[in-house]
Amino acid sequence: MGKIIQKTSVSQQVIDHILDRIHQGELKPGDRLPGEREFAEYLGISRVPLREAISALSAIGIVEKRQGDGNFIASFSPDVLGRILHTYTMLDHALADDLFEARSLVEGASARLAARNAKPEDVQALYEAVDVMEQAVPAYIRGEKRLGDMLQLDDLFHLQCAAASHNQFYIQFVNIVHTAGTDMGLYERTYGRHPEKYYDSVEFHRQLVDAIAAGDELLAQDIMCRHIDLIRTDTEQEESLPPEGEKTGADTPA
Amino acid sequence: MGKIIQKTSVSQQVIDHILDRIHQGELKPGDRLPGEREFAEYLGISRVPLREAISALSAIGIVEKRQGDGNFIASFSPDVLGRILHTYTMLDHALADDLFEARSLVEGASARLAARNAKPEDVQALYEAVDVMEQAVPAYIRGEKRLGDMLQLDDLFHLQCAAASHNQFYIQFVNIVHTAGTDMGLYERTYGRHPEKYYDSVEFHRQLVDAIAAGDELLAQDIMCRHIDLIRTDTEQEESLPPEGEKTGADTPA
DNA sequence: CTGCGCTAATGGTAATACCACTCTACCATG
DNA sequence: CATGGTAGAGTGGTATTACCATTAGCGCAG
Repeated sequence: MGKIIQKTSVSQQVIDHILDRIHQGELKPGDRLPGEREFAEYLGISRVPLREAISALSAIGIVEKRQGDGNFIASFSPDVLGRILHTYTMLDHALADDLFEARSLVEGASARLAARNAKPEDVQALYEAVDVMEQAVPAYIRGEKRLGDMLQLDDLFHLQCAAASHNQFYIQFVNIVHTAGTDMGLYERTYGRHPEKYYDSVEFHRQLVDAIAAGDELLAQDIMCRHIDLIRTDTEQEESLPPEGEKTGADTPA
Repeated sequence: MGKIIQKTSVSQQVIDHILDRIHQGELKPGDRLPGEREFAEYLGISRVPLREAISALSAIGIVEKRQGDGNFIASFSPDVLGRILHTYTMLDHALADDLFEARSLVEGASARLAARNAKPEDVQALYEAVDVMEQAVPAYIRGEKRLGDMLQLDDLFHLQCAAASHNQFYIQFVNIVHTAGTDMGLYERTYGRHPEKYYDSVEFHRQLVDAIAAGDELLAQDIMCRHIDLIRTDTEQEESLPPEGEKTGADTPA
């Protein structure tokens, strides 16, 4: 028997087993796993380690648990990576400076690559994203839109820009830095107090898409970097100021 | 009231609870969690969801389980991120091209930033890493070293280079691309068949550290990018060839 | 002082029962 | 016939209990 000591726990074996089946192509996103009772019996184990394995896979976004329905192979939602990394950055005292540096680098490169690899439908989607945001800005200033909505629209544009690069790693990285930045609450103060700054953002976005559509790699990279640097400057300026009386919303404290 | 219906499961609440305590600084790496029985009783729940929560946190590298000893807050080992990403790349059919593109970008930038931020002790550590590897190459060619050892030494250098940038995100990203690349087995074939290529690597490394020590940002970036591009070229060349008869190492079957 | 072995604490599994949710199909109602 | 409510079955979620496997630590014999 080859089994040397082999102290792999059952739950870990189940994890490996499922991952293997995914790698082998036997399990694809959207597929449903057998019911826990049935699955446990099939594997010759109890429900506990099986559920622990599923819980672990769920934590890394591989499996989606739906009570009353079943367990399913998740269709890749890279948010989890950002969240995990965010947790780590909390432990490692990552600074906002680090984040902006990384954003400038990663997004600048993704913009450059997008200019090289973007397909017509990518460009069209980007223009639409810009239009949507452009129309949303006045509504936001009039108070018809929430700050969260605006941040989401901005995120969407940057993520679509990364998607246009067609590089899986860039897409991941952009997602990570965005999730981390949002979780840190970096952008709320700036854009919460100075909604008009969104006009600048939209202008940057449009010029960026123009550069991407034209295939001008260096220009696209340059615009993106200047865009992010501006956000950095604004944010740092806000950070250095004393906090406003209250939050951005509409509260009337006693 | 934003709360729709939304009832979070107990295990998820436990996960959030532990993460919160980490964010609050109540739990630090190395700290020991209470025994599962005691902890469950304290939280007013059973062991099952508690263990599921711990299993999930273990999957993302936050908690380390040690049978017979206890559960501990793990001291950040970013391998998990790379592994998770690797699993995703399997699902998304990420190409090796994407990886090298990302490596060139991320590591080039980290080299550049290292040239800006490296402290004397960083430079010294880098030179030492180069020396160690330089001495290891002849030993490897003589068969006194394993391929795995060499790959590890190479990894070590690149990670230390990232560490010299003093940007947590770069450190993470470099770690991710390296782990993913290693897991894909990209480098084994090239350096397994052509050990002499390590001489080139060492030369690149030394020039790179010189540039970092001199604070020449652009030169450092340029060297790193050329270094990685060379690896890419060699690897792609190998990939296009038919696989060799047997494994790379030194085995004498039967 | 050294080393063996016991013991207690801890994580790991198993088995069972029951709760909570979701979907579906059936049935009563208009 | 169309509609809407309802009961059932299936599924994940939790609780409880008991026991196995491994580890750390301590005491005892050498």
